[in-house]
Amino acid sequence: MSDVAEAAGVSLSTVSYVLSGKRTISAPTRDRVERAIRKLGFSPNAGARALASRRAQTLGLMVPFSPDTDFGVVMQFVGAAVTAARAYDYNVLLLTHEDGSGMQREAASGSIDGILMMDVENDDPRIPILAGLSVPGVLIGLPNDSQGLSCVDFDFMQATRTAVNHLMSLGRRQIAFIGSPEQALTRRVNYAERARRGFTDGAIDAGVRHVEVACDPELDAAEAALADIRHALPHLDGLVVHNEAALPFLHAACVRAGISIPKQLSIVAVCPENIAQAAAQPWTSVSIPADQIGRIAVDMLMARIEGAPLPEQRLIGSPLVQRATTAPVES
Amino acid sequence: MSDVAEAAGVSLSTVSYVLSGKRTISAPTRDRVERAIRKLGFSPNAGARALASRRAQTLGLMVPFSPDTDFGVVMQFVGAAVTAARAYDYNVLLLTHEDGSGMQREAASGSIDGILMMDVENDDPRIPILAGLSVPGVLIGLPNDSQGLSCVDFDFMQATRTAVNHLMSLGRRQIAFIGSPEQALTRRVNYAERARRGFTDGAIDAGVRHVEVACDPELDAAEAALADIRHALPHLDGLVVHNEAALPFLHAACVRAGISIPKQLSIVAVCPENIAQAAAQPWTSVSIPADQIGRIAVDMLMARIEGAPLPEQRLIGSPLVQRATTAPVES
DNA sequence: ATGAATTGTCGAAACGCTTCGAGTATCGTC
DNA sequence: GACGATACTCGAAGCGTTTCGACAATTCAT
Repeated sequence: MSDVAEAAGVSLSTVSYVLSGKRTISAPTRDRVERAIRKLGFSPNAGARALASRRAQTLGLMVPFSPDTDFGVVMQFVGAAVTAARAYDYNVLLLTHEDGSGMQREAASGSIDGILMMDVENDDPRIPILAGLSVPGVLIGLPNDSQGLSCVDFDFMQATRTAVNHLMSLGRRQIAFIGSPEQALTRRVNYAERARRGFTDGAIDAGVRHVEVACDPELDAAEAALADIRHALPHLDGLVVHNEAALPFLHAACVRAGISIPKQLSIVAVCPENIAQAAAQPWTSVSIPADQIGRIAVDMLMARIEGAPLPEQRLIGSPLVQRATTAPVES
Repeated sequence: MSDVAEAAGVSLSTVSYVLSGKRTISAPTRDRVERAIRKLGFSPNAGARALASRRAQTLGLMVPFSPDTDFGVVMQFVGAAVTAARAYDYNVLLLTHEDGSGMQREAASGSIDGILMMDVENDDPRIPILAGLSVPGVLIGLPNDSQGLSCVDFDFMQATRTAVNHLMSLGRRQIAFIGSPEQALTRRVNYAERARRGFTDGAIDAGVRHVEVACDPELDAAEAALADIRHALPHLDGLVVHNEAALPFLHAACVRAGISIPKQLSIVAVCPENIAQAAAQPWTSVSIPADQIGRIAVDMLMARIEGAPLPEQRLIGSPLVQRATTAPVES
């Protein structure tokens, strides 16, 4: 940097101010400095900058590694977060130690200025740890108690409610909800629960007959679920499915039961967009806007890093996209 | 750190040497220092350390984001790499800018001490950039010209050859290879090509009739491929499939053609382990040992960071695991 | 017992940047 | 033409480590 200063005929601090823009620099001076920077191929040393400014310009990102994770969605979040962070001139450091020791160490050593935590569970043990850290944190997910941390999540309730409204507008009047498998239900109740609530409330408001069941991702389970539902609702004509793993099996079960989709039975899926699109019969769906959520999470984190005193909490909705699995009732 | 020094009654440098172990410190002194560190909850500042030592203790990791990526496998690599890096006391920074500007910037600023590049293509434009950087790089993949960079990759040739040998040992004598879809072939030829070579060489060495075809991940394509093969080999009894996306369709095609697996036709898949296991009829397979490859990649990178002058090149083999899709010929 | 080698500790000089207070022009205003 | 503002720029004091040379205290071989 002193080479740059010399080449431009200015002092070290002037170069620094050109770089950071924290004080006004006259156009000609700035010009000379920038020219010198380019000419010498100068690039500021991150360590020195972190030391002097007490900012690492780096965000920590805790990514989930449990086997029941949908890594496609996770990677969407990750990509969005990295891109958003770059817009603030921040880097992203991978944090994986599920016990939280990683984030404690990195926060204490000043390697990171804030933490993004994905895949937050209902009573996630990492939350109190994150809340007690010296750096701010943002949760992707909506736990019982966010302990003063900002949160973003997909608005599952809005999603299923939108799905119900769509079915209503198509003239469907006996609808069912197929939710997450048990494992997810126990691990992060409110996630699945909010989806179920959206469905139930929507159906009640619409005044139609409805029923809810769970379903494991197997053909047998799908057939059993379908049978249960048709027993309760003999004229079943609409389905909202919030269970991406079971989706192909449900489709197969319907085909084998001789149910025509979308004519006889219209189905709305709540699932990642790529899954909805990739199916042989693409699903009408409400999909998780992972990139938007990732971007907002970074925005929230940056706000707190830059001093925002209060945590925010946002639920991100998503529009329904009609594809091949829903159609109006034929009269 | 000076607080620690004072509390332990030693100098700053002594504390530093206790931390780094770069000079011998007597047991009692080390003990006092360590006690003081714990008591004060001291944790060294990463920025200052990076500045003074010219080591960021951080690895850059370029992860692929193209839509045809198998993120499950990618995440396995990532997890393995992060764990391996931690064993060296290194962190992992996410690099995503496909154009390479990210790695150039981070390398120049000293934020990272080395780079791990995943999903390397045959003539990857990022290779010359990486090779020209001031920090070492390791490729996961085997390009045409590695330009002095270390490489690790899965030994596709060994994999398909092992598959052939397995089929031979079961008494199979008319075997076929179903390879990657066209898109992958054009993008990173040698990857798919090596798999094909392993099959062909194995079959020739065994002196059996064999044939190779490509296959898109669709039911129609699978049925067509199967028909082609049976036309060429009327007594087809063994199949090696290196095309995870087409796997379920091939299975369906066989079932619909009335071919019994594994009795009439035995199939070995070369695919990620979770896919092989998750199938209704679990595939006998040779699977990519992603975590081992990730670990080795980090080992290689660390070797070069610590001064190893020559690049290495390693292909990692993997054992065949017999599951439900292969069985001996019945006499 | 004596010089050489070894062991354990210290002091001080970097490392390359940020930032604060202060200084010098330049400007508009009455 | 003097006065306070305003616009730029500079010097210097950190930021919290690492690391090198020096020094004192032991240990070892002779």
